[in-house]
Amino acid sequence: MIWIIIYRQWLERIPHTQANTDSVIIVLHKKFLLGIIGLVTLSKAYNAGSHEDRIYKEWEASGLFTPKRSKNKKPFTIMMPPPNATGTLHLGHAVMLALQDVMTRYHRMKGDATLWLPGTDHASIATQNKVERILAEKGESRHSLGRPAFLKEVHKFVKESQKTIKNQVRKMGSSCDWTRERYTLDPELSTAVREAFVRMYEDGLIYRGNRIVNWCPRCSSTLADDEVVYKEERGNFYYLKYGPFTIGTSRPETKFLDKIIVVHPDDKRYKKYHGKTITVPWIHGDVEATILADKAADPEFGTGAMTITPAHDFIDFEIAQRHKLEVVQIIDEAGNLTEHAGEFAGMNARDARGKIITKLARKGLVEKIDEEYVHNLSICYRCDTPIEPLVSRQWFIDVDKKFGAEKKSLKKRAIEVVRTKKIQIVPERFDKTYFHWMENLHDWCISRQIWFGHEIPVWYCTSPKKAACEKPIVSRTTPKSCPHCDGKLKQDPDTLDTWFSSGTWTFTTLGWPKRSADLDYFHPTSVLETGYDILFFWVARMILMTSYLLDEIPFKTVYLHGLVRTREGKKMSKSHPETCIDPLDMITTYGADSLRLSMIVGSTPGNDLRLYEEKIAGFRNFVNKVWNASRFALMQVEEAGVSLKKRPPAKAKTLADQWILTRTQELIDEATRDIESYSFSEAGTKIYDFTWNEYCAWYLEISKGPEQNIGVLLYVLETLLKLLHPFIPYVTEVIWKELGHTNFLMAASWPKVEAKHRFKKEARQVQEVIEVISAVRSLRQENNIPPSQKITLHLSGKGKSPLLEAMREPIVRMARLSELTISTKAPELAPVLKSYSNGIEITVPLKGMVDLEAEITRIEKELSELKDYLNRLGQKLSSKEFTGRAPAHIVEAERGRQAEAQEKYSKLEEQLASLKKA
RNA sequence: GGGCGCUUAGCUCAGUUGGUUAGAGCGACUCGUUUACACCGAGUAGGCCGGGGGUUCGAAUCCCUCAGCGCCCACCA
Repeated sequence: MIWIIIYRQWLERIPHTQANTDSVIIVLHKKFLLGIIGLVTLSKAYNAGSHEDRIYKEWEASGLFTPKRSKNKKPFTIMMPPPNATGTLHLGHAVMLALQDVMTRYHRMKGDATLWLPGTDHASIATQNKVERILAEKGESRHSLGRPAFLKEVHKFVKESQKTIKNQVRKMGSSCDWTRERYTLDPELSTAVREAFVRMYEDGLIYRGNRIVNWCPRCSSTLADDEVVYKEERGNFYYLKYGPFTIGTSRPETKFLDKIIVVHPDDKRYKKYHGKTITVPWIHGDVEATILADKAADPEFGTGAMTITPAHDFIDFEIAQRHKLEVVQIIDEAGNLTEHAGEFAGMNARDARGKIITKLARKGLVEKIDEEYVHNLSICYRCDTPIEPLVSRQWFIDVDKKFGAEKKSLKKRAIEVVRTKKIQIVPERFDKTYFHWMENLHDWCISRQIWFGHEIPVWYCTSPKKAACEKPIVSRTTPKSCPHCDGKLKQDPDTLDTWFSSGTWTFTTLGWPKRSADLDYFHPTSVLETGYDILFFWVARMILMTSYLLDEIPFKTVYLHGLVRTREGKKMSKSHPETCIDPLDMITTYGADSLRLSMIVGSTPGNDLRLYEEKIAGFRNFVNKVWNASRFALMQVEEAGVSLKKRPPAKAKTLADQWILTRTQELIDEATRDIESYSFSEAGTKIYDFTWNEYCAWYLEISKGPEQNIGVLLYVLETLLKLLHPFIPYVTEVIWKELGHTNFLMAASWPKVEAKHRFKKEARQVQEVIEVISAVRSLRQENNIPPSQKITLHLSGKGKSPLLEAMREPIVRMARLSELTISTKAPELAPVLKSYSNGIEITVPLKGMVDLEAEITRIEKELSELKDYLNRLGQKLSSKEFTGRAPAHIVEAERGRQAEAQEKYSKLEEQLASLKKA
């Protein structure tokens, strides 16, 4: 019953239904039935949710994500920055996956042996912290469980997280090779990491030393320099009397044993004290203090004199090293004061500060307290706990030690590969940041007092009997007993910095240290795509590690994307969930394709990108547009009775065909070049514009006329699907199947420009006609002529008649005309509406339906704008400097513009005069 | 303190080596059911391209300078 009503309504909408011969009815029945079939198979709006998971499964099952190594193909490799195996996918991941998938799919279609290797990172501190927090909720801690049981908990947690993350990576449509998936703690990678450590130790690049390190009392671990972040803090600054000196400090609790006063060698005030020893009253009684001259003291700061605490300050530690001074620990690993603090021993150092000051004040040693002192407090980037610098025995990588045939340090090599452009950073300006960081790099502390991670392959003899037993045993395999005395061994309890293992990610994932076929073929990798925030953490470390272990670069190009921000420009942070957009929610609502496009179009490398729901919705609309354009094309195919299996060739029959074919070639050319130069946003925008405006708004509309060309229609559509596929893989793949293909679009080859489809002159001509139709539409709207009212139109222009005649049908239809006359000269009619475009005069006879006043105002405005333009052009062209110095083609082009504007101006003037008469 | 970036339409942003009267999406306004799409179509308004100076025949684009915003690094004993 419903169908009959729909059928009736539909029948009424068809023009000429009054022709009720049987044959017409039969044709109409057929059309209606085809329509229903169309509705059943292809819904009116694209529903991403009902296709994406199925398509992904098909891709994955097809094996197309796995590249085949071949001598005839170029390898293209991207190693996915492994997401931490701790949480869920966030927008940062989504950006990276979108960009990497664009590159991967593009290169795969281009015919390269394309490998995108996925994986997860164990992220030692981050993961351990997370599990500790979960345990704390149950009243447990890692210490209450003990190391083996705790690690078991962590591994259980990681397994679950990995499952989640991996499914979310799939949701984004990532075409990565799951058969090669890796985890930084895989047994193979652990072996590789061990190998790396041993080699570097044997070559003297890794050493163990007592050095001052950043210590997080909460994590009970060291932190690398760049794992420390700073927070501005307002606190007290104390001026303390120290014999004849006044010294300033913000941390009196470290000063118990201070007995070295440092002054600048050139500071005249203190010259007389250099090298002298004096007795000064101090916290626990008198102290013998020595005055030392060192440039580290700034005469301008405070009183110009300072005491030093080598064990708890980086600068002080360096001074102590220079002058071979004693280093005594005042604060322990828990952040508490040691026995040197006397009655304060055992107290938390920071908590004791007030009490210590009280004692000093009682002794009359506090000169004054500045309460408005603002300084940067260093805190742990993982848990925000204030850092205690302290001296401890750790493992380091020596970045200055020269090695290899070239006798160059790690630092030097890492700088060179970027300076000589062996590694290209996109955008280039990050070179500078990189150099600055690298040049100031200190030895890298790689040991962490964390349980979860790669264990350090070092053992110590527990009961040393000979001198040789004191030496640590560094070994690829686990030794059974001390090689010197046969005594029992204990493994170093520490683990390696997470970045030590991820620094080897590009090659350990390919089988290193084995010389695997994969390693030979896919390394160095092509592109490393990641956020600029981990340029130092990770990118720099990879360059260091690879240059030593492989004597190679890890990748040829580094593409850095920005941070995802809210519409207001704020960081999306987990602590403010209301500012966060969950990528999975967006995928559910708008589809992965829309989310991907919203992160690629309008974003440029190295710059942050603001994301908000309306933006994603906008791209969902585009995805739907592509869907409907395809539906329309399919309807045309069916109506034309063409079989998809035996489709006609893309051969131009009309000017419009020639135009769209030419424009398609131009698009292929430009989009390809944009992708090659990492301008993904540009490429995406161009394809988007072409699809929506040129293909849908003009070519498809023209195709609704009698002169359809199914061959061209399909060729352009399929070319667009290919160009769009790296950006919006799902919808394009679904449509590809609907177009009767049995293979996958993801395996189709990237379009190439074909000379036979280029018709430059004709393309330009059609462009003129398009502009004429637009001009007519403008005239109509401005004069409130409704679309339902068809109008009479005259078009005239020298030499334009053949073109206009050739396109008469689309002009009549798309400008909604009742009659069109074409001539070389405009008819003498008044009053009329007029417009000009590309030397074509557009005349609409008035039939008393136009607001003359409004039209006069409009023309006057246009004339005045035109006059300004002509003045500027005139000035330019009359200037000898311009005509003499500018390239000839530029001058020519300007002359052409002048002539055209001049003609338009005089025609409009005539028109104005005639309107005023009427 | 050192370095980097941003400032373009009401909002979010493009603008590749200097060369049409500076573009897009969203939003606003006016029209509108025509063989796909209202997640649509047609049209309109809206910009001293942060300020000033310079180089050049020509600057949103290159140089200098100032201002506002943001980021990174170093760090004040």
